[in-house]
Order: sequence, then structure tokens, then C-alpha cells
Amino acid sequence: MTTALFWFRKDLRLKDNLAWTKACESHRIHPVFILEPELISNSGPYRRQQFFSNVSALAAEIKSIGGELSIIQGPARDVLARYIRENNIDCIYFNADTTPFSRQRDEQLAKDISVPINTFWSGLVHPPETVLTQKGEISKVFTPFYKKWVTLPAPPSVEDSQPIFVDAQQNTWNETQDLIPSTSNQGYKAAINRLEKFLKVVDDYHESRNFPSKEGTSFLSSDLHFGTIGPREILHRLSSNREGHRQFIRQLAWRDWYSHLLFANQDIPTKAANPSYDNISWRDNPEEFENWTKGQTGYPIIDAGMRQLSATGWMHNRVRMITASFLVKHLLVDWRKGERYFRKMLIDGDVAQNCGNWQWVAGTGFDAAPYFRVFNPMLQSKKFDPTGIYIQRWVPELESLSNAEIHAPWEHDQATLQKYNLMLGETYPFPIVNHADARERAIATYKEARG
DNA sequence: CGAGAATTAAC
DNA sequence: TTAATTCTC
Repeated sequence: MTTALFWFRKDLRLKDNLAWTKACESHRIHPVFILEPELISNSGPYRRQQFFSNVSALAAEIKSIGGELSIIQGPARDVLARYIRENNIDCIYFNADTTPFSRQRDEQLAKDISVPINTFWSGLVHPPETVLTQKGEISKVFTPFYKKWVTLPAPPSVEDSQPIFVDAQQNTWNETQDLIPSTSNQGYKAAINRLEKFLKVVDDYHESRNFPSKEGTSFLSSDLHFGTIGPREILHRLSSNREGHRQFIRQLAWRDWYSHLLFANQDIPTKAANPSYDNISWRDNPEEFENWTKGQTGYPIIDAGMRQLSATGWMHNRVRMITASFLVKHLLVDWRKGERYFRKMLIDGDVAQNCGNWQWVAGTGFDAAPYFRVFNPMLQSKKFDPTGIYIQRWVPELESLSNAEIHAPWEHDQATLQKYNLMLGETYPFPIVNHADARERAIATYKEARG
């Protein structure tokens, strides 16, 4: 029997993992994780911790079935060739990814390494280049993509494997083990717990998903990012004839779409998908950007979201759209700066998803929001946090304001504010910009870029 | 007058 | 994955 190196990347699980199953079918397995500096350097503390917890949980799971995960540190191109030589590896298995970093690295690797490399797709419902229009291209509009996507049969979850591990693996880079926390409750088991919890409320998903004070969303975004659970396993627990389920399945399609688009357009992270918006005269005021990151814009819903992000590494999706729109449109900060900040801070920060969604909000992307659509922070706030619970949770300065008052504190007279010990400009900022003016300015700026 | 529905709009 | 405005009662 030959020996396969199984390289875990963004698929930190043993279930519903196609490359893993294929490798286990006919090889002795040498499981490896490579801690690459590039992966760490763009991560903020929350994602890094989740990352380590997931790797640690995977190592424990492998140990429990008689194997040992080798954790190697360094760029893959530097360490893999040597590792393959030293450990008598016959072939490599891993799951492919769509990001420019991953694809460039994997292409280079194929040139550098002499043993056969077997790759599979296991992190999306459908692999890139498999959901196509009649012309054989990926649709640049979501709805036709989705219509095609739902008609394709969902690939079955793969069977569990009975791996045979190589004996007496030695970890030649022991110091790396110390970087990985030894205790953790993440990994596949935690992902399954989150899925089971979500399945209890998914029938209401279409109604509750938009309210940041409710736990109406799946909380599976970081699991999907790290691959502690596969999207097909999630899909197979859902039913296409229930509205809440259907709406969540639709979100999985958005996820596939943004990954497929990135696969086909590798410059999405840096360039506007719609070139007419690549010449916007951004203001890029650094102080305003900093006020935004710190949750000090004077708009309660914006500040609540940004504070939730910096305090927890996560933000509710509805609020992600509102805060992102505010940065790009109201403050006219280049969407790439916001994207970078979100990706660094978010526990689920993901190149394909984050760039796709930021370009959508900025109006620069495929099938994006129209350029003149400027989210109104007060309307969004009143609509999706009507009682102000979410705002109060994250902006305690405002906790005594009433439901009606909390969305726009500057609109109330001095006496009302004094009653709550609220001194605008001291205990809570005045609005950083005036909504109506900023809206006009954004539309004019975009119009100018359109020519 | 005011809330909510309907419409329009620069897509 | 909308906002602003007008219409209606």
C-alpha cells in the first residue's frame, strides 16, 4: 500500500470531505497541516484563535482514531518538498480553493513537486465552472445562477472513511505545536452543535434572519470558512419545500456564486467588477475611517455593529450591510479598505465572500446594489431593531433612550437628552455626517465616476 | 394629520 | 439583500 500525504487546508474535518475519502480509499495516510505565515498575517485575533482551536480539535479527532496530525510551519512551497522526501510520501491529496493566494501556490507546487497531486472540491455545494449559462459561462447575475444552481442535483455527502495511518509519525517541527492551544471545543463537533441548534429555528429563518437582536441566523459562517463542516452536509439536513429552509439554501447559493465568481475573476479582491466604478474619487479620510472602526460615528446602528465586531469578531449580516454601506457611501472610503478591515476582524473573514459582499454594497460588483442606493441608517435601524435592544447591547450610552428615540439621538431636544444624561459631543458623538447631505454627495461622486 | 400601502426611480 | 415620495383612508 502506498502512502498519501493528506494536506488539510480549509477543510478541517473528516466527514463529508471528498479528498479525504478518496485518499483513504487506497492509501496509508499521513495527515498534515501547514501553518503558513500568509494565512496568519491577514488574520486578526478572533479568526486566529478560531483557526487554532479548529486545528487543535482536528488533531484530537485524528488522535482518537489512531493517527497523528503533523503540524508543519512555513510556506507550503518551502516545506512540502522536503517533508515528502523525508517521509517517503508517494502522492498528495487535498481539496482545492478559489482564492488567488491558494491557486497560485497550488500551481507552483504542481511544478515543484515530483509526486502525483490529487485535488477535489469539497468546500462548496457545486464546484466552480459547473453552474453555467447556455453559453457555458458563469452568470454575472445572481438570479439566473440560482435558478440553474437549484436544478442541479446536490452531490451526495461522501461516506465516512476508515483511514489507515502511517506508523510512528514524528513531528519534525515540534515548536509549532505550542502555537496551537491544546484545549478547545471547536472543530467538527462544535460545528455540528451549531447546526443542530440552527435546525431548531431554521423554519423561521426567512423572518428572523434580518433582526440582529435575534439568534435567527445559522452562526455557521466560520465553520464554512474553515471547513469544520461541509456545505453539502448542511444542505442534506434541509428541506427545499419549507420557506425558512429554502431561504437558507439560497444563502448557500450566494456563497457558491461568490466563490465561483472569484475563481473566474481572480482580481475581484482588488478591482471593481464593473470597471465604470473603478475611478471613484474616494475621500478616504483617515479620521472618519477610524471613527467608523471604533463605533464612534454618532449613528447608533452603525456604532452598535462596529462595536460588536471589535468586541466579538462577528457581526450580524444585516448590520454588515448597513455599516459597509455607510463607510462606502456616507464616508466615501474605498470599499477595499473596509473589506480589509472586516476580513481581518471577522472570525469568518473569507476572501471570496467578503470581497463579493463588499463589492455588492459598494455597487461595484456583479449584480450589485445600484449606485444610487444608499442605505438609510435610521430607516434600517427602525425596521430591523425596532425596540433598540441590539443598539442598547452594544452602545450602552444610549440604553435609557426609548424605542422611538434611540435610532437618531441628535433629533431630540436638549431637555430630553439631559434626562438621559446624554451629552452629544461628550458622552456620545454628534453624527459624523448629515445623512441627506452625505447621500447626495455619494450619488454625485458615483455619477461623476460613471462619466 | 399620520400610518401604511403603492409607486417611482437614477437601476 | 432599497429609498424617497406620493397616494390613500
